[in-house]
Amino acid sequence: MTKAVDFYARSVHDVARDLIGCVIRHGETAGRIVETESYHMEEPACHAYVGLTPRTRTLFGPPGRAYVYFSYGIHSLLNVVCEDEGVGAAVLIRALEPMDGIDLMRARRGVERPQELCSGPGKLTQALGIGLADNDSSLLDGPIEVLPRTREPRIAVGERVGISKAVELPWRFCDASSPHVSRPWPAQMRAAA
DNA sequence: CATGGGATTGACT
DNA sequence: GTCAATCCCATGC
Repeated sequence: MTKAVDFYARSVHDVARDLIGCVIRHGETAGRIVETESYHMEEPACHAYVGLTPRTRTLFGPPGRAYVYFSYGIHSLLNVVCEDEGVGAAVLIRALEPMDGIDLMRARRGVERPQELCSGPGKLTQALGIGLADNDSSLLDGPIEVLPRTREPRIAVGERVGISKAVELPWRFCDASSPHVSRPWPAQMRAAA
């Protein structure tokens, strides 16, 4: 059963934590969420920080929809819109553990190892075939489905990755026991620079 | 209309 | 660890 809108109409941080362990399905492909980050309009790393623009229209829209945007000219990144309409907040899906359609994922990604299929926000959209066409689509009855978790994961919390502003906020959530995260955990705390 | 930066990835030193 | 690819979009003239 797909989640109800009430699940998304809450604090974006609570949703980010509760999405760990849930399953994302798109067509033949599906994976278990093992890594998320939360973003909110009140902090500068969030796209909604600049206010309502054509790009951020989806972020300010009703909860329970997909916000997909194009980054670095190459990658589509998948977010889940949260909180009330008029509030710009979303959860970035950063990594999945592949479950269904793994051969199709391999064909789309051009790699074989399961750990390399969905271990990054740009990788998982490629593996699942999600693109800009899915922006603003409903997660309740649209092409992308979110299914409840089947067991309680052990969750680790840390600082977000790959941003230059508000880097100190502990808004990254991971399945602490999964080998499918986008970067080593918790060794990620060590500065890469 | 021109410009600059970015919630990344993968190839290379 | 360093760096380029590549394009959407926000901003400024």
